[in-house]
Amino acid sequence: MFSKSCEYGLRATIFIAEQSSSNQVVGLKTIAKAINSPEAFTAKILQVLTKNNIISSIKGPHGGFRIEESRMKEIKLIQIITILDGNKIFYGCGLGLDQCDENFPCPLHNQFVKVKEELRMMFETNTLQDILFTENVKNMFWLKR
Amino acid sequence: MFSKSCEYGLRATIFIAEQSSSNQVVGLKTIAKAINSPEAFTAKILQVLTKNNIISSIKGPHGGFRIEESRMKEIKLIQIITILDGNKIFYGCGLGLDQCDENFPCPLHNQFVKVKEELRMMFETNTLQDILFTENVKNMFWLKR
DNA sequence: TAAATAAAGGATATTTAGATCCTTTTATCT
DNA sequence: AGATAAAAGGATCTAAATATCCTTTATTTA
Ligand code: FES
Ligand code: FES
Repeated sequence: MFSKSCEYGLRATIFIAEQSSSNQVVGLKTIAKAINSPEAFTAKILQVLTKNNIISSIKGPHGGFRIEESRMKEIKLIQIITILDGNKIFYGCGLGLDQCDENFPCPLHNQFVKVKEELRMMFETNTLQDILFTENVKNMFWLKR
Repeated sequence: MFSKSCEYGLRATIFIAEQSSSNQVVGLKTIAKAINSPEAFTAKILQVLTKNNIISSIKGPHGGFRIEESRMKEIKLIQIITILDGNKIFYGCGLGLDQCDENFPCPLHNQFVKVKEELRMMFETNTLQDILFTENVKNMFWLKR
């Protein structure tokens, strides 16, 4: 469904959000351990998310990554997906035709449109805030304490 | 959504089905042109589909590929997808957790399960027969005649 | 039986995604 | 100011997906 970059990006962002909600700045090493991802690769993804203003980074001792409390309810998951994977999954033809075109639809177009739209809405409606309020956020993380 | 292999495989199979429905055996070159795919790569995919008994191949002059009339209503699109891409897209965790587990769900599990199931049903219910009966099968193919 | 045709199969090449390593920059603390 | 910590950035490296090429096998037709 999504690329590894996108999976890591989503998991990392949710983890940073979770830590930020208790005012914790969290470092790369901790993040990579928590979401079970390769450290250096995760660093690259976090750089992209930082440049795209999803998370903010702090250099130097006690530095790390965080998300402003005020951003939590603004950031939708679809933004992260679009940044890391583009929007082919939401708007591209499922059978790989160059254009997903209402006027030149593939045999499955109508069915594809329906499920792709449902998928899109799912990420359009969920903000980081929403995710943090779900029961099972913590299921995602490997937190050895 | 799907790999290139899978996209080509689906398009090729539908094209072969369409041609077979008028008793035409169709060759690799024609297929690749019709579905706008690289010829040699398409050959590999057709080999796999042949071995998996989705299509049948005929060697030698006037050879090519075809699908038995009787198979048309038996073959579901999900079979082709599963052969070429596996079933990760239907059963894997959308956030990339190792297990998509009811007892250890990610925050989006319930929403993911719903749309993944809808997607699965879409390919589970559509047979080649069904696709051939749709209005816009021919939209898919580059048929210069 | 020989020539021609078309898929099967094997080997190799290219591109992209995924991952790692090392140096540089920025900030903090002593 | 110097030492240390952490992210940023650049350069590779590896593996997988995508794609091509060439030889072999099966079949048909002349
Ligand atoms: S044209 Fe294929 S999904 Fe729209
Ligand atoms: S656990 Fe993530 S989709 Fe089921």
